[in-house]
Amino acid sequence: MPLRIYNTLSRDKEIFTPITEGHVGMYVCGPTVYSDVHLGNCRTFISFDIIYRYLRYLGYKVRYVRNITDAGHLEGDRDEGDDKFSKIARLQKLEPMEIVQKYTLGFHHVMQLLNNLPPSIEPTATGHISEQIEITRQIIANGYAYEINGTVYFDVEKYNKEQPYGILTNRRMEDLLEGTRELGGQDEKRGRLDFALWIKAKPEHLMQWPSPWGMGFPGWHIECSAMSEKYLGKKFDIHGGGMDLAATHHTNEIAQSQACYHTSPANYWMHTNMLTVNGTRMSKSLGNGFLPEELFTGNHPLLEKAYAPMTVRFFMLQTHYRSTLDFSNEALQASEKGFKRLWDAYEVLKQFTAGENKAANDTELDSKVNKLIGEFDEFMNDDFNTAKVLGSMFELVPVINSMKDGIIKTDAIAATTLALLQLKFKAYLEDVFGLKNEAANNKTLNSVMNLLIEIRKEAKAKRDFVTSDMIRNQLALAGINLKDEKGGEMSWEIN
RNA sequence: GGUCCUGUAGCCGAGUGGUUAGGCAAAGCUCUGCAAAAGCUUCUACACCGGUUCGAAUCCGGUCGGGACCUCCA
Repeated sequence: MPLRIYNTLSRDKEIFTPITEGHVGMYVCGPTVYSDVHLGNCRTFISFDIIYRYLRYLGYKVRYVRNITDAGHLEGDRDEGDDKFSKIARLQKLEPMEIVQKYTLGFHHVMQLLNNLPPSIEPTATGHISEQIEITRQIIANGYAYEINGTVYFDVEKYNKEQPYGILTNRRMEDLLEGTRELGGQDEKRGRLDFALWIKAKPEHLMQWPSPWGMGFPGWHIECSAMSEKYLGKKFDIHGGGMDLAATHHTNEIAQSQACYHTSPANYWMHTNMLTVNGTRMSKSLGNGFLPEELFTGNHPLLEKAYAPMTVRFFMLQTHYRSTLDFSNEALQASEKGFKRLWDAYEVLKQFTAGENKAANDTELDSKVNKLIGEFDEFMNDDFNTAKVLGSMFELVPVINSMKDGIIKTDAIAATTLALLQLKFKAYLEDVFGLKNEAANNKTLNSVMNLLIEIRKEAKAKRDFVTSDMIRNQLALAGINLKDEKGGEMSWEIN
């Protein structure tokens, strides 16, 4: 079964065919770095990280471009006034680029904690001013934009006469106009839906650049058009972002590309759904956002405890990327335990070595295992259904654990099946899902634990349960869980 | 108002018309010096009302509830 991707443009799953065989160009709208990223932002980047990883797993060479917006993002819907960076910089008496630096570093740190791979290219808006000026100039030359008093607007109504402006989210022009306010006396743009490509800066404005239209700064949507074209070309494979970006930001990107290059920028538009709290979207403006830091430390009034980055990642994997995901303590605790169970089984699986017997002694079990393994790729090919893959993985957990305890012999399945099981678990858990074991792997601690285990084994052999229980109880107080395995072995883990 | 999404067992959540998804929680059993893990078993749900069909959680229509977008947001 080939890879199929849900395309927002067609509102249907489509077979994925890259423009250049073996290569994928993917552009994802990154964060605006004027404040800390919250968990909802992280969800989108985790979703696309897994998409990126899976495309690589399939053998594609992927150029993954994710921008940093560090200029030009306006407050509110008025195409005038400050951008967010200038506003916060003035408030905090900082250089705008200090704000940008601070939150860019913070963003990268969080991405690393969540084990997201860095994109191939991470371009910034301020680093591509001349490209944005050039594309704006070209749109004017093509007749789809006009300049008034140093500000350049995109002429939406003119564009819509030639091609449907609301094509991405299936909206008609009349409906869009209905939801917009009347132009007031202070407005200089011609149409209610027109948006700024370039904005004239006031003299006191902290971030401004020279342009053919005077000193100013770029509009929000133009950066993505300029940067995606520069690094991926006029037409590339996948353009992604959060669902909230579809109606305005991505709609405008399509219009800009069409107006400038006479082509829609991407073949597949992918949108990830929102993270909610008590059923309402987590957002910066509502102030109901959790910061990753608060989650990892448990320092938040709504959190009962701290949750590890991998718990959060696993939590998100259990839901399909196009479904809303509701954030709650119960759900996170369930994920924490589920992840541990799955990862423990994986650790066990890694220890197995195939027996002498190459053929399966239990053909029924062997075919069941093979079927479940085969489902991993099958489910991922169906629009990246990570939740279903995890379902299949969990069905394999009892098989693995039974092998460990000798309830099932390892040669019940063929040597090739066992090898495949080990290979696919590693490929999926580590490479595709990007999960990892967070327990400290400390050599000193390992030595000490081995010593304690030896002492406890001797005590148990002598039926000196006072000593053996003391070791286990004291370790428990120190946060270490010591477990007796079948056959007299012992294992331990940090809680 | 417009464009969409959505309503699934105690909780989370996947579901391509016919086969118990899965996780967490709960209960029982097995293993065990005792624990903890682990294994086995149990809990079989699809908002409501119609329709199509041999058969609907799934398709169609309606009703009610929830949410998103249309204004800065991943």
